[in-house]
Amino acid sequence: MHHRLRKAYKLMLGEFGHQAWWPGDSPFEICVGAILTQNTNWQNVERAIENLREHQSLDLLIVNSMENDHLATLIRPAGYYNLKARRLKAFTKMIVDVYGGRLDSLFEAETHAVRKQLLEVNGIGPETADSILLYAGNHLSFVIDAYTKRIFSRHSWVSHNAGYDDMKQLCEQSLSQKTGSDRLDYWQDYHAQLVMIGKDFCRPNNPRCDTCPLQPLLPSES
DNA sequence: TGCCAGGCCGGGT
DNA sequence: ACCCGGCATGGC
Repeated sequence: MHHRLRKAYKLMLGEFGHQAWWPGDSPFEICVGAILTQNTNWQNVERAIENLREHQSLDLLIVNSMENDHLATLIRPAGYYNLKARRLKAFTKMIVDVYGGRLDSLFEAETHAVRKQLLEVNGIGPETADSILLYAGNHLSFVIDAYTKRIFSRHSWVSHNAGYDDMKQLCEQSLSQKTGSDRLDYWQDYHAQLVMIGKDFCRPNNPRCDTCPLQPLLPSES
């Protein structure tokens, strides 16, 4: 399995090139994006983040002190705006209450402890927590998303009913085989590559498996 | 036009 | 332990 995942990465890297993933200017911006992108197109998220930036509101303490309705108005393009306004503020409130408003302090603990802390926030589930850990906190915590599940399932790399933690463990064990200074980049880029595959080749009603770069790894071929 | 997007929560079985 | 409805916009 380790070998297959490594080979999959080489195929994806060759097709898409290294991804400048999660183009956030700050760790906080990445956290905001991680929450806003829940079940939502990234393009809509960018508009919401741009609204925040234009209103000088892309700041943890400012978001935390904002009225829910005002925040919801700014993030409207991201959808579920009332829900997500509450979730954003639940996150900033936790940082303020537990870490004195310093986001960096959140990431000082061990990965598992940070993850647990994140999961206690209402509105942050496994995927959002792992995204924040991996991309905002530079922690080695693999992200499982809908694309990952679809791709892995289609290639029979996991059983059809594997849960989030099953897949996360599988990926992390495989990716841990790689060591070196570029290990973090490898984990970050791996998820980015899977999203590229998912968007272009592995959508529910438009599989396009015939032209997928991972075609050589399909069960019938291996 | 309808379907879908980088989920999560709360309530019900 | 699963299963489901709700949440909402913008793009193709």
